[in-house]
Amino acid sequence: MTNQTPDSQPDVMTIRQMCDAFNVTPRTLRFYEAKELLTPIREGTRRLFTRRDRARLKLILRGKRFGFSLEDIRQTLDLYDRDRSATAQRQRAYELALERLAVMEAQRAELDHAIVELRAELKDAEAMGCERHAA
Amino acid sequence: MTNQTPDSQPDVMTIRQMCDAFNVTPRTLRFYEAKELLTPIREGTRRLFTRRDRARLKLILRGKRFGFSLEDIRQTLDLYDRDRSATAQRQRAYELALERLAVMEAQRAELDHAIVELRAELKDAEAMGCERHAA
DNA sequence: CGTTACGCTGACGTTAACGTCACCCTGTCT
DNA sequence: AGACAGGGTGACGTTAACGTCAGCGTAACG
Repeated sequence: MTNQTPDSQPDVMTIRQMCDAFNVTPRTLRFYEAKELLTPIREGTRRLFTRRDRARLKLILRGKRFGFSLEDIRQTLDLYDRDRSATAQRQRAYELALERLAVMEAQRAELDHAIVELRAELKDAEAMGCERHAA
Repeated sequence: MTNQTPDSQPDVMTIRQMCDAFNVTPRTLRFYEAKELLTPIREGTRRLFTRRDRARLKLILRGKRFGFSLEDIRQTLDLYDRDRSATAQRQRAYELALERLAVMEAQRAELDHAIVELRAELKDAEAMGCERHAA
């Protein structure tokens, strides 16, 4: 028996497994730990990343793609900690998440608008000389 | 008669007018010029920002909000230059804009997904102790 | 038992996108 | 004439988010 769970995900992962799984470098993971975004456990000196770390990393990378800073992200990550009772920390995370949601919705509206505009611009460009070569 | 146009926008603007209009600093505008994102004309030594500069600045700031780098942005700005004929430059901008469009559409899809998730998470948080104080 | 692979810890380097500072010019109000 | 606002030019400082490198430990492999 290896340490597996119902969803066939190992219980903990080494730093390299994490890197391969999420396409990041070891440096990045250590950096996130230093910034208290991740808290892998230690087996002697080595890091072992838990399911929780992986869930958080996923959220971190997503947040980054939306332009949030690591600090922004860190402050809202606690919201996702199931099992945490309604502490002040969590209350704060809730407030921040509300703001963040507003930002994301505004961003989506603007993004929709920008996409429409860009499409129109591309169409115009095609009307002029610009044609797509076979992709 | 002051230099006004049908849409009541002055023909050119000073650096300060630009800063007030777009909420950026003079340093930012000079920086963008150095990076060849803007090309204000000179009245003696002073910069005068044209309608074109303003259109570009608007696109630049928007692009930034979507997480594109200034360099990314610079390379696609030419697409929006009306009056330019179908040069190689413009062709290149067209290609880049296509890629950029794809990125933006992917981003929107992911954003939609993230919004749904975050909303659910907030709802759960409310089900527990977290209540919104009167905003 | 040497060495190769993987991991850890500092510590310093790097890039993007400006901020800040010192210093200079110029128009203009009093 | 003096003072002051507004703009301009280097040049150096700053922050975020890592990259890179040197040096060390140790576990496994041939």
